[in-house]
Amino acid sequence: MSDAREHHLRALELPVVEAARALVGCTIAHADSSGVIVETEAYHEIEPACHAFVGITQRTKTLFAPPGIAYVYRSYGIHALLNVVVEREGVGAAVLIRALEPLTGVQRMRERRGRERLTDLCSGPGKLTQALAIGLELNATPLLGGPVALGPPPRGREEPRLIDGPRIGITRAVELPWRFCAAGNRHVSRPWPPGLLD
DNA sequence: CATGGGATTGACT
DNA sequence: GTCAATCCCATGC
Repeated sequence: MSDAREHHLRALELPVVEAARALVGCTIAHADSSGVIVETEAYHEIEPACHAFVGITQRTKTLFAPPGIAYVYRSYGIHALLNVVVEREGVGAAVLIRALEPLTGVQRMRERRGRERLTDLCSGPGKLTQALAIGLELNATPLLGGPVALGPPPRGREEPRLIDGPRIGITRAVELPWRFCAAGNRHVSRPWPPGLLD
């Protein structure tokens, strides 16, 4: 069977872990810059690492929105982190975008980041929001037809092979292998040592 | 109303 | 390797 809809649209209809896998390779664009998603993590209300675990509050209500909404929140009082809300309205689930491979508007990213090296621009969830000028004001905005644009993989780009592993920086539900990286990509937040890949 | 704890990063030893 | 910055929000008194 086939599905003519674009890859990112199908990803938004999947359960959160599958969505996290499917979103690797898709693109995110904002403020004249864009990049290819190379690292994601899945979060779901059934597990305590997810903000939605506590239920609907002022902070978490965005997580319970319909698929395709941006959940942007402040981390460590400093950084804005971008998530893609998925699963049906009323279910708290989202995919954290942890790293991008810079695609367009790279010079603007350099200016916003104050760094030159390509691998310093979007290789972390706080870095990529700074590079793309994504702030808390974009929380709850749509990722289709909104200011932040989720798009399909660039034409002709090979589908990435995925590496999974435990999520980064959490203290609860650490056993779930819900982090997904494009294998061998140098723009992930924590590059693996040489030789670890086959 | 006070408190504690981060889905991180960058600077420093 | 260690560690501070910094602020929003959930929780508890």
